[in-house]
Amino acid sequence: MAAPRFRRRKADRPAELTAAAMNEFAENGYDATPVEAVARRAGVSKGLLYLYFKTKEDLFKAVVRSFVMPRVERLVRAIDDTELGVADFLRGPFLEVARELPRSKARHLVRLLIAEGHKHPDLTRWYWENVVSRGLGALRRLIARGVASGELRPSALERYPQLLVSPVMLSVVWMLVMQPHAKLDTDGFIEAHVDLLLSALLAEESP
Amino acid sequence: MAAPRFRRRKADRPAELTAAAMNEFAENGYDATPVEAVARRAGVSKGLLYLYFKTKEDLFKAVVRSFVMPRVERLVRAIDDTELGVADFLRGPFLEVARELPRSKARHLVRLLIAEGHKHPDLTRWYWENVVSRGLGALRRLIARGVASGELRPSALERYPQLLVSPVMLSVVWMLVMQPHAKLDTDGFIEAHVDLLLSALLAEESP
DNA sequence: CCACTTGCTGACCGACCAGTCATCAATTAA
DNA sequence: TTAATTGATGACTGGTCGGTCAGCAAGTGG
Repeated sequence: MAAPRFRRRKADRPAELTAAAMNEFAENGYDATPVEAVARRAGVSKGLLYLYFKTKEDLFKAVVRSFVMPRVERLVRAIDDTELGVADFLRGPFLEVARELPRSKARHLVRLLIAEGHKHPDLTRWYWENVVSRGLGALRRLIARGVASGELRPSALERYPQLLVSPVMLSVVWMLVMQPHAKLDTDGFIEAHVDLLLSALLAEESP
Repeated sequence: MAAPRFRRRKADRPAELTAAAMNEFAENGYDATPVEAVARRAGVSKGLLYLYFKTKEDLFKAVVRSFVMPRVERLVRAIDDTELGVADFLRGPFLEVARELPRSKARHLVRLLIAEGHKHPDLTRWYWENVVSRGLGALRRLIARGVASGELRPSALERYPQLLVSPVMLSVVWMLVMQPHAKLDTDGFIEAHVDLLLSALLAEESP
């Protein structure tokens, strides 16, 4: 009967703690979140958290890694495995992901990286190597394929795949900062950007 | 002779303090900067700072206002007073400002707004009304002029003047987060974006 | 049922910091 | 020269928080 005051669950704790931390950090930011709040949210004491993570910074890194990693995998694979032409892929699956990001909880991670990144160089380096670099690399391959097949004309897009991503970045920042005061239809905005880009870059419109 | 231990300089203090705060906040962020560090940098005591600013947040707001206001004025006037056609303005003065921002100290203000904005709704509201809204408004007028004169064809750019700004946003964030690990030629990137946009939107290339 | 291991707790410590205030000294007016 | 004013100081307070650790109790093996 007497419910035990706690239960040993060594295996699940780390994931529970990073999940709790993700939520807490997203709501209040890194500095402003006491470690104890994370522990409380995970239904656990502060001391326990320090059994699984050496420092608060350590926890932060684990949050980023665990949240971001699977999403990147999926995206890169989607780009490399697609059977679609470039235009169809951009207007289809790419647009879908691009439109979802500014709404998703992940946008708060972007805030954290911008806000705290410069204090954690090894974290941003990891982020560069595992997220940005791989994502841009996949986009670059997609574009190269389009140029090789004659679907796209050669252009600066080959050098700057960021051209595809910049409206997503702006949308994320807009949602984080301006949204309470001024709405932006990020869906329409991002789609308009892709359309304009394609209209400048499609080699030939077939009738 | 004996140099006095301090001098009364009521008039200059606020500007000196906001300047010192701008630098300190840019280097370390808002939360991580003790008020005393700002005072020390301005060569005064902490107590004095509290004679001119009621709270630390108050100081923060003053920093943003004093730093941003004059620059917005200049930009909006440049757009509204130009004699140039849209394409020439975008490839000329606009490009110049757009390329400078990611390098300038102002990029750190962007970080502060992203990092701390959600905790200071009245500040972001002020920023919307005095910076973003006015800047986008001026761009919108520029575009409308171009469409009216037949230089540009009608397009989503009229609805989303943000299309012109998004690569600047991405460049700023890149400089803040990724620059130590991976260089981006933000000049070339932003110019490429403007070129692509114009090549999609110029009504007719005259020979 | 007992002894042993170990996941877990929560009180505690030291450091830091926003904001206050009693006091001082540069300046100004009398 | 002196008195009144006020710009400026810096020690202090109350509170917060990251990180520690001595001990407790849930599980485990005999």
